[in-house]
Amino acid sequence: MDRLLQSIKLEINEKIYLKDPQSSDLGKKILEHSIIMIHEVGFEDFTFKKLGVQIGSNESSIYRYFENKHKLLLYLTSWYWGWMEYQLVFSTNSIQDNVRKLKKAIEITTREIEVDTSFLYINEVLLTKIVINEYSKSYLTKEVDKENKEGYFVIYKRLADRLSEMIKMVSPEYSFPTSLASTLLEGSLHQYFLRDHFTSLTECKKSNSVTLYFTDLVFNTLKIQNNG
Amino acid sequence: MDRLLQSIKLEINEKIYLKDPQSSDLGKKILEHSIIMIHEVGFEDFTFKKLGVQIGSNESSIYRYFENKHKLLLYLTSWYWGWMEYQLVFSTNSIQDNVRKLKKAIEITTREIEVDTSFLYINEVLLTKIVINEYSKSYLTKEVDKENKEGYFVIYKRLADRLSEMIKMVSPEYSFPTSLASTLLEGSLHQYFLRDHFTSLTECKKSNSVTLYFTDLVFNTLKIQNNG
DNA sequence: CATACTATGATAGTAACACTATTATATTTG
DNA sequence: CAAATATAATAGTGTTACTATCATAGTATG
Repeated sequence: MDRLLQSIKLEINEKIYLKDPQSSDLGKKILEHSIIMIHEVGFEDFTFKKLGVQIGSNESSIYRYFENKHKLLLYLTSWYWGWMEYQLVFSTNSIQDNVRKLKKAIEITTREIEVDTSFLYINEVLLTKIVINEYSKSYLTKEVDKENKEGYFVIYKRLADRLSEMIKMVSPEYSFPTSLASTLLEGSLHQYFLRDHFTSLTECKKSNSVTLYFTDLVFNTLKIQNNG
Repeated sequence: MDRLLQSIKLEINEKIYLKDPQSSDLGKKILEHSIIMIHEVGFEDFTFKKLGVQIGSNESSIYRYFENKHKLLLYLTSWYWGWMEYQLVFSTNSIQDNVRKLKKAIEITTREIEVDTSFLYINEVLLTKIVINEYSKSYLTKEVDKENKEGYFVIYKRLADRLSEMIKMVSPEYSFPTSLASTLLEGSLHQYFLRDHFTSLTECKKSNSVTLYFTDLVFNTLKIQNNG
């Protein structure tokens, strides 16, 4: 998959940025180092001024790409979900059997990301940690309805919808396919957070246990057999 | 339950506050109006200065009760979870049958709070909305491990543990009782958030549908019958 | 080759925020 | 009545989150 992804540019809603960061060297530097820096100091303490110092560039130049750090977070998380969606479609496309397809989908969306591979200026391991720690903050705001209308969350919603459709294919009679899909996406991030900070609140310790937990959960909820 | 609760004071970890807000008029005013104000403007735009103006008191006086607004949020959410724990214990205590007990527990922790009743200076309806919108922000920080060690999240953890124990009583062989409990608590808040802001991501629309969704989810996951 | 355009950098400035410190005043309690 | 305590008032500091303006370097175009 590595090479294929290198030639693909994920399309992010144009309203999120002022100038496409994937279109210039400075823009790519902003993406690369904002990921490193947000991971390091957390979103609250991250500022454009600090980022400017880090990349040897000016605060005002960064403002030409993103209105504020909230928009930058929206960009990074949109990128993450787009990347996730790509992996989902790529990995499940050829699977005919609906049950095996759903199983694969759960695996893709709940697995641990441990190696940074495909993209030059995006460290997927760190970005995943940012999504675990900061994604909620991108929508738990007073502007969420306005921003949702502007389409800032379309990629995430499309991903949830794809999962929901896969659930429906397996269990057309189940009443809560979309809720289950959103529980899966959100719950998976949460279990990883608990594993790192509240170990007493989860049994997920090993690298594949979040996947095992959710596979069991979904399959039992849909009352279908989980065979290999 | 109304009268019983009026005479009970929920105990919050003393390290969260500088001076017990439940011990004075000003303290109670701070609690009462911070709930109204955080609900109104959101946690990001909420400041002690604005709160001071609202309650006709001085910013510096509020600082004598809480170090900062983060601590105040920890206080309010701890109070919420303590209240939830109280309701859980109160409502399930007398139930002998483990399955019925668990069912009641799910009902208590996932139901919609629609009326403000028991406490004079705490509006439970607004507080619930604050928890839905802001609770994650209290732990998605760089200080979470330090604060967790200080015991700032004990009440929530105790509640999750109680749920986990109830799950174990029903299904001793199930491998993820605590993960399921934390998924229930966190997932329930999330479904309510989706209902209000991302309707396309949930089937939960009516007032009892979150409870129906999670009851079905938990009972199927534990492979037990859900009879009335 | 001149010039026009674009990207970036440098500098300055503002209002609000998140406090801390100090002093004054009002209220309660012994 | 004095002492202790709670609250209010005021001022001040460093940082944040920008906005505005001007300078400069590099590139494209005619």
